[in-house]
Amino acid sequence: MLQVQFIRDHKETVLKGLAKRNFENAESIIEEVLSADEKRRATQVSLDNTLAESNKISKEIGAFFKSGEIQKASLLKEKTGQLKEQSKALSEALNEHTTALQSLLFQIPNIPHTSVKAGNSEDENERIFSEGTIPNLGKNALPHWELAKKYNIIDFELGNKLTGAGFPVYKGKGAKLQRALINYFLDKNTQAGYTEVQVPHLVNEASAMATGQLPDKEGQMYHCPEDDLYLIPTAEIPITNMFRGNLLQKSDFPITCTGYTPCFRREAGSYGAHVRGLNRLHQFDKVEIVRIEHPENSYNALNTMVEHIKSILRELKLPYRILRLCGGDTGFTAALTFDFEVFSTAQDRWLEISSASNFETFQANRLKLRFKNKEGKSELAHTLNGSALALPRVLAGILENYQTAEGIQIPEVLIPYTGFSMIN
RNA sequence: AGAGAGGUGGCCGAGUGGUCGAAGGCGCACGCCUGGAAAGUGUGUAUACGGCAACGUAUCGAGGGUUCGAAUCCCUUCCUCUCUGCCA
Repeated sequence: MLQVQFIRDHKETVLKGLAKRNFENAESIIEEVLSADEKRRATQVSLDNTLAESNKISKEIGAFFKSGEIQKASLLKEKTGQLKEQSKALSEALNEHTTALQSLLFQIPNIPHTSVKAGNSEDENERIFSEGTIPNLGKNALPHWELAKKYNIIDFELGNKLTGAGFPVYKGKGAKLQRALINYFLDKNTQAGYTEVQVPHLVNEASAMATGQLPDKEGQMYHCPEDDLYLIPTAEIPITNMFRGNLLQKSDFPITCTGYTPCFRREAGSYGAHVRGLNRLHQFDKVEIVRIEHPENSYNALNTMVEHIKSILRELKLPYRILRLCGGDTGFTAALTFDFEVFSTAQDRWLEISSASNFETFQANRLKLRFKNKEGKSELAHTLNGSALALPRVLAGILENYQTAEGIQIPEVLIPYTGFSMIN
């Protein structure tokens, strides 16, 4: 959530930023925000004055009671009745203006970083880096869902029976490979200095609000109404919320965490080949990295994350590229996002396997995650996160790119984790 | 699920109707002391909103109520802990 003060002081910047996202009616919603804010402040001033008056009289009444001047006290009492009604009306108005302002602010996405280009869709994302060689598999190359069946390592039908579409069952070497990937990623992340955490897979409403999944995006999460809890669509929610409401010291920076969790996404409304196999699931595994940073350092930190993710893909020897998302494709809460995509040779397409973002103060504002600055004032921290990495598409990439006539080779770095070097 | 206890500042913790934004401690900042440090010692130290500022207002889990006046009394609600039950 943007800070009102920021919108007030930097209206042009905000409008330009929203234009990059192709955010509709930016002009009018910003005007609404400003007018709601103005009303709110004006109401607050009158309310404050009324209450000040009333407080003053109360003190006088107290003094009269003490000195035994009961009559004077009762006279004043009458006066407070009026003030009370006034202040009640004013505080109701204040409440209305505050909620109105709040719900407007909830609709406004983060302002993109200056490096982000305007654009409407993923077609306008900028390719900024690519590495690795695309293997020559010949014409018998199979997509991963065929390979999964051929080697009996992932059973989609069985998942359908147990739960429904998008909940695969991993079997044998497939299951072991999943576990190997999780351990490998966690080891890489902890070696890079991230503290490993294990967090709940269900979160309350306050947590989902603070990282921006609520309000408005509740349709994307599974919800347990009995207890009013949400299944996490990403570990970003519990991990970032560990620091909700915290007031940090300068020496606490940087905070770096990594955690493995399953992720649950309802993801309604996508069909066809693009969602086949592992391409899009309702439940999948992901290892996440999260950083809480001083604002001055957050973009360095984002680069550090990007370099870290690169090093993992390099070790896995997967051909990948990095995109800087354009305004329209950048998530609601992010200021700058780099997507990592692995080339899935047999499908002849790129699969997103990681996304690293700087949210600047957008989440911190909702999280009330602050630190004491040099002047001793509290200031919002910056939050960042990225996947390192999301499993299913990495798995798809490995299965497809490492397929041979004899079976699927296991990338060298994973062999210590799997205990086998070939799926056949 | 049943019974009980409790939620107060960065943290711990006192506070049962006005003098309480709140004792005390810890932490933190600055100073003294010291060759330097530790210890000791002095001072300062909540947040938000409005205001150029003086200052005003609000906040003692949240929301209502009683009262001229509520951290304190009443109601509702959320959360945490302990015991009992159930269970990995």
